[in-house]
Amino acid sequence: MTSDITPNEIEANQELSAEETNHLMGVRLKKLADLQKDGINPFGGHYDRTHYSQDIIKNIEKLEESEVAIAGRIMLVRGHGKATFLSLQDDAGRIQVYVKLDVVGEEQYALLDKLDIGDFLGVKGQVFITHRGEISVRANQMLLLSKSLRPLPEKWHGLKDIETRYRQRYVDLIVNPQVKDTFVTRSKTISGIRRYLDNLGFLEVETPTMQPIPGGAAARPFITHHNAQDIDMYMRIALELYLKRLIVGGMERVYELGRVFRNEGMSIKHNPEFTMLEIYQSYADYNDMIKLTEEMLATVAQEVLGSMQFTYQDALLDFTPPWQRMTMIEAVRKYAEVDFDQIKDDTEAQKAAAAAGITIEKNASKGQILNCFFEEKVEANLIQPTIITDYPIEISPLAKKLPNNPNFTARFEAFVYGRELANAFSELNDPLDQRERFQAQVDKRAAGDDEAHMMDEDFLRALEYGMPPTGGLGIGIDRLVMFFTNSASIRDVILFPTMKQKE
RNA sequence: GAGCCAUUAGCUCAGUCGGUAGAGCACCUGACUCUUAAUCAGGGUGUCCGGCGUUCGAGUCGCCGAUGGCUCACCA
Repeated sequence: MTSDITPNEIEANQELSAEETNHLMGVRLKKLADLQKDGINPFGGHYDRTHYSQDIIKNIEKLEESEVAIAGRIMLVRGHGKATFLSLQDDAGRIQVYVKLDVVGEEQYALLDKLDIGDFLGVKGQVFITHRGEISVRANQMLLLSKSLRPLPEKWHGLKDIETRYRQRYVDLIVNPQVKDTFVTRSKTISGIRRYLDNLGFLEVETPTMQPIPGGAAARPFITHHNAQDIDMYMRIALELYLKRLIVGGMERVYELGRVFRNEGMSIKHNPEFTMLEIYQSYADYNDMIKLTEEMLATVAQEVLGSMQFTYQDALLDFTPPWQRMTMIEAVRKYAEVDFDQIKDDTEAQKAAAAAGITIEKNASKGQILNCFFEEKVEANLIQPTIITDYPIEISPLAKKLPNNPNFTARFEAFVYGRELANAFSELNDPLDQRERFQAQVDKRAAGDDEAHMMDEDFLRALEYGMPPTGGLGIGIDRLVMFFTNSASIRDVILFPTMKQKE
């Protein structure tokens, strides 16, 4: 039942498809037309599958010689004249199918001529083990479930081109099995977090992604437009201010797992949209949030990876609590050998920065300079999970002051592999103090800092009704998943990373 | 936003000094009833990312542009 394909026929089929085609697609379109001519629907409907590939492989001793129905995508074909081997790929893996002319008959065997790698096939038959020991299904009946018109990448090298992998993730998922593993791990991580928080009595909520005033972080927002109201709106840059409104409203333990958007550069660690987890707990403070961070991430690591220790790039990370802990001043003293407890004012701090070769903004304050020292000299050293506490007030406009030192806040960040993974504090619930902090931000904004906060009167009004003392925590989910999947780039843990439009 | 690098067949990649565009896989034809990157024989299917330029002649050299990667900047 083989057919010579003339150049004319290929050309005709290329016209059929209208779009970009090539020789290989022309061949497949011809097969498609032949199938239809024979009364076979190349894009079939329901199929009663009884087993996944891995069900059969794991339960071979029970299933040998029993009848199964499997379905999947043809990934390899090895023809032997009157017998053919196929590798069928389903959600769970691959299994070999053995099609023998004697068994299926002429008509079914002829179907093979019209099949291609990439087609979806349903197979009914008996489970058996080949002489070479491969668990296989001896086909009695094959049913074409869906025809594939585009050729898949090569069976051995797969799809390597990074651009194509990101733009056409569907192909990446078909041919690179470890890609699916990564996203399964991502899914398990997120469901593990949900389970952990739900068990502690936290309520998952959803707050607006389009906001009149974007707040909760220092970042430039995306602007969008609502036609009906004819107003510009902002895509959210954080979840914080709406979740705290819910704390005011008496929802004592809330969390949101959601997408945020920041209009900034892209890198191996940054995608314009990414997933944040934010958690707020009434009557808690930042020390409670430290415990929650350690316990939750260690628990999820144990669940998802089977261990609290795992390899990331060149490091063996250990999430076992408790994590190392240092104040920011202690960390700078240790790694930069500059003691900010001994620095009296801004001028002295500026001199220390100059001496250390650290570039700072003109008239930078002591707290800002401390943070510069930390970012330039300390962060890269924090490979194992480390909790850095007591952040300067200048860079923490939403955090409570330390009772014994109003220049610092009850805040911490967790660092892993030199990267910020979590950010948390005792939430500022004094509406008068919060108003002053916003005003300082508004002044910075007027001075040209377009990442500074805007005044949010409604948020202040909420605080004026009274907010209980509250601990808040934010965790970058993409970065966490990068660690859990040993991914070098954030784009490897986002199914469809942001890409420029191709002309 | 800046610097460096990359872009050649459906996929993975070669391509020398500027001189007719190559391989493997895939695909097509034929053989083959336990193969597994099946094997054997035959067949090359192309907008060399795009444009302009230099040259008798450009995949190759120059300039401009597109997209991607890495580094830096910004940031989480």
